[in-house]
Amino acid sequence: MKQSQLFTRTVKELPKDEASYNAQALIRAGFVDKSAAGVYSFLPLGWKVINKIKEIICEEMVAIGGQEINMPSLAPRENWQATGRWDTLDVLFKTSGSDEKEYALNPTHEEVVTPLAKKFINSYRELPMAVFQIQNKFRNEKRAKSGLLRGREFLMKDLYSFHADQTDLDDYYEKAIVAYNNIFYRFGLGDRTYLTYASGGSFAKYSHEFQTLIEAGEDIIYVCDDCKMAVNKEIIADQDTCPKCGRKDLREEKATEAGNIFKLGTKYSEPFDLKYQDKNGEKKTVIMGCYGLGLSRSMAAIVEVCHDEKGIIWPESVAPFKVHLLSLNENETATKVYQDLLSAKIEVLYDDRDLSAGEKFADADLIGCPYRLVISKKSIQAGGFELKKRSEKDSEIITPETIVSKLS
RNA sequence: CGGGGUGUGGCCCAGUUGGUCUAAGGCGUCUGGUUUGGGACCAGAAGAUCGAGAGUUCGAAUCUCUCCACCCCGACCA
Repeated sequence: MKQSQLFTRTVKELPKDEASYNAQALIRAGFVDKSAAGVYSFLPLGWKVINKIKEIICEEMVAIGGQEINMPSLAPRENWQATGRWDTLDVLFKTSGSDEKEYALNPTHEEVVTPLAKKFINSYRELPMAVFQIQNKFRNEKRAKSGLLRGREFLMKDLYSFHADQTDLDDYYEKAIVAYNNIFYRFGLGDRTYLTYASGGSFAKYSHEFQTLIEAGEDIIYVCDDCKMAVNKEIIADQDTCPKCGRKDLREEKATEAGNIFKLGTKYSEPFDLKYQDKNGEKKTVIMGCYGLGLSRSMAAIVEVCHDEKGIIWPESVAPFKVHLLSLNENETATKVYQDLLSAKIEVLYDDRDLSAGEKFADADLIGCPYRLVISKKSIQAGGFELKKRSEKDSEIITPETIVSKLS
């Protein structure tokens, strides 16, 4: 992508209506735009990051047998009345049409996926089954806050699993934990994301959250350094003791809930009468699990963690571009390098604009691509191009011949 | 939902004891020129129903009332 043609431009001043770092940085660098409290557009750079995040999540969900689908954002009122949540879930956005045509904007999809599964699951032979989707969720939060960390419309992955019995759900749940760990590791958040005991679903004592340690987080968790696990403050009775190993001196940390997994049991299969026939021809209620993971929230968490005073430092796995190529009045040479990198399928943002060097450097730091490649008189005199990692101080001069292999 | 704060060109803001405000400045944008290793400079230009509505007044960005939006703290958060 040539930066001269990029839809967005960076801005110098902090947006006055954002106090959280993630929103300030993402807006200044042109990744997102806010249209209302807790409601954001993803712009070309931001959407590229989301797509990287998507890809990682999809791979890991497919690896545990998830099949990707896409369910509607609108659900008829009856679905939500069937589970009683039409009246009890206060974050539910409801359309205000005529009485017989009311809909909810889905904040989660049990009320959609369960009747859907009923159409296809009949036999024990079809179990277990798992489907997932990535789409916008709507929650009418009393107070949206912290930029992309808590929005009213946000991107989430939700997977639902269907099982013949509790043991099978338990096994699958463990696999999901492994998949989630892989995902956060690949986001570059592995070392600061903890499997966390949280208040349970209806059939389990606990649910589990994946809490990422960030200063801006709204949750307080207690980390056990022996178990590499944590406990959410909301459930812990004795704040000094790990429920798993009994360790006493837990570390209090601020964190954000990037994922949450639940053993639903029959909470939703019962009201929708989701049953299967077992080997003996007996009808039994399907056991369910659900597994959520916020994409936009994860993106915000990454930004909260990966930055310095100049801007974002994207982990390579989710960076909008791998390389930011800066031409300092050497567009002829730079354009050739740009073409070479494109041919080698290296993702590159090419700053071909007619601007001062300082402005280009500042933009590159703000946008935060992992590698910065500078082509200038100075670099050419030194024997090639200057390559610098965003995360490091020092640069090296590399020769034109080695550039593609170096960045592949 | 309770408390606090803010609202002025695309962005950041000055101006708020009512009166050359016919709304200042910076950033950005456009035109021309000079520049080019850390947001460089000169000259010119476009761009604003001062959040909305009602009111007080000879006169309102400025005072009063109502509403709206956004931010922060708290409560809430399958």
